[in-house]
Amino acid sequence: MEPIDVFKALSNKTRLNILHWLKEPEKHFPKQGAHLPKEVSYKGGVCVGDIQDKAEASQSTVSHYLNMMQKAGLLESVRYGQWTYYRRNEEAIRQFAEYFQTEI
Amino acid sequence: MEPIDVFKALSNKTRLNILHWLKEPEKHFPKQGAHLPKEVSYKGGVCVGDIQDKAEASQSTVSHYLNMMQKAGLLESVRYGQWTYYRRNEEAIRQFAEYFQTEI
DNA sequence: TTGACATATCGAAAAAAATCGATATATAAT
DNA sequence: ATTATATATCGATTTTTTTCGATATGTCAA
Repeated sequence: MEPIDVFKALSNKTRLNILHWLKEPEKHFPKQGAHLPKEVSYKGGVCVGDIQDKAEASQSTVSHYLNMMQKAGLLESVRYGQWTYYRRNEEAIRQFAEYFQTEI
Repeated sequence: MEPIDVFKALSNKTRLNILHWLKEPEKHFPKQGAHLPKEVSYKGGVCVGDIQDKAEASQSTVSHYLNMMQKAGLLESVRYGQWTYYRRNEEAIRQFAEYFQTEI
């Protein structure tokens, strides 16, 4: 986790929102596309299309956001068939918060 | 403290360095300009010129960096005569670390 | 009051990031 | 096989950030 990449990924309102929404997917994505049983899908994350619907940005922009957040270490993804599910990488985020507290 | 402004301020190697150096000014600015007795000057922070010497960037760039870090809430400044001393705003940083831990 | 110094601000040029539509790729359904 | 759907990638444009030198402002010393 490169601190600068993490900070850059967090320097945008929409990306910050996405990270926030993914903290409680059931709450923020109630009408989640019914591709998979709820348990699987929430555990595994939220698919790009559903995230895109909430974030008001184009498909390519959202895809790019998610990719950069993943590269920064904030998110992880799983692919189920044609869908990619993104979820928070809680362990990495926790570690980064610790780094922040001690090093910044 | 606007989180996004803070994250932006932290999205740069030199600015991150400055914040780090100011954590232990005695260690990183041993040859501090002798304008003021050491106690006063370290307590009050480090002057722009000394920071500029370490950060390899132009005077205007460093001044701009410090200004944006202050606006973000990470630094505070005191003016003694013709010098401006910058130091960390520890209380704000602590608060922000807490925000990070609970909200991000 | 003039000259030297520290810092801030201005204005412009260069570099990087954001953003989109179009297209590619991969999977699924018919 | 063909078509539809989800996501990723490409290429181009716009916007933002970075960075500098020049200049302005404020302070101190002679």
